Amino acid sequence: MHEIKRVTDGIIISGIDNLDIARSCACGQSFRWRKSDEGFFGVVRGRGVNVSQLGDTLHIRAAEEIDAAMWVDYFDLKRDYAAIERAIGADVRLRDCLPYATGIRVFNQEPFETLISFIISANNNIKRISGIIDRLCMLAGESKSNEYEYSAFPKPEAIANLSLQQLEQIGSGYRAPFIKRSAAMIADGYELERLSELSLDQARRELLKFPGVGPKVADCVLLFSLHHTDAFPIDVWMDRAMRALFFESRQPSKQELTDIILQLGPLSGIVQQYVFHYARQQGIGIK
DNA sequence: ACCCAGGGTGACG
DNA sequence: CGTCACCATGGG
Repeated sequence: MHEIKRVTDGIIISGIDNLDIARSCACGQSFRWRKSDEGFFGVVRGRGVNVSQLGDTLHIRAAEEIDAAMWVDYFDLKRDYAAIERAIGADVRLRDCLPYATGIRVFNQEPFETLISFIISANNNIKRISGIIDRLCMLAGESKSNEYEYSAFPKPEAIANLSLQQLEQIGSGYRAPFIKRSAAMIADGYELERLSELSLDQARRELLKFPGVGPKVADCVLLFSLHHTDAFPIDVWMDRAMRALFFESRQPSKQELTDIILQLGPLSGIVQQYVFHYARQQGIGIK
């Protein structure tokens, strides 16, 4: 189990098993971590921090007060990833993923930010998604400074109050009305957090009510921000990977796919992140 | 010029 | 219920 120490410029968490912070920040689950001089800089719940790793030790550094429990939760440090990786290694269909993905952790992100971010992600690529979100934060987020200058992710009202033209200007394209309308639903009082208490299917049906949210985006929001560790997002990379790993390169039926995911168990979503990263690193099935 | 990217919507069967 | 053209944008 990890240990937390407070130091003058932040906190140091030591004794962490199976963590590769660089891989976790860059694997496409979050779009707000940037390489810094030493480690990564990111903004979480309006707080900008620099995170660096040395062996089993994580140094979270920022000038302001740091909420240690929040970061333990964000980096999912209480979960036994060693056990998850053992299970992946024991599955002949999955074990090839490990060398490419070991050390990944699924971050527990803020629901509203995750919702808007993955609406933007539709039919888009990670680099461009990050740019759009950066500009969205600059445009409508509260600007802050500690030893860095940065902007928080905007509040729902702030995004709902942007014009479609402003949203298009930051490069969101045809997704602009989806972003605005979904933000307005949250601003009107919809409580996303409530969905973490519903069953996976119920929570999914709720998320599908948001414009710009289909099955894939819904599963991303559920997995990355609402503790539904059995949500299993399938994008073009996962589609290729699932065919290659489980179906001898043929296209499975929906039922066959559902059966496999169910077979992967209650942490299937975390396994998904390993497979996703493997697929992207490996360039699996690219013509 | 064409294809692709952490896909969704609306129309049509 | 399933299929499919269409959707902005930028990089390869």
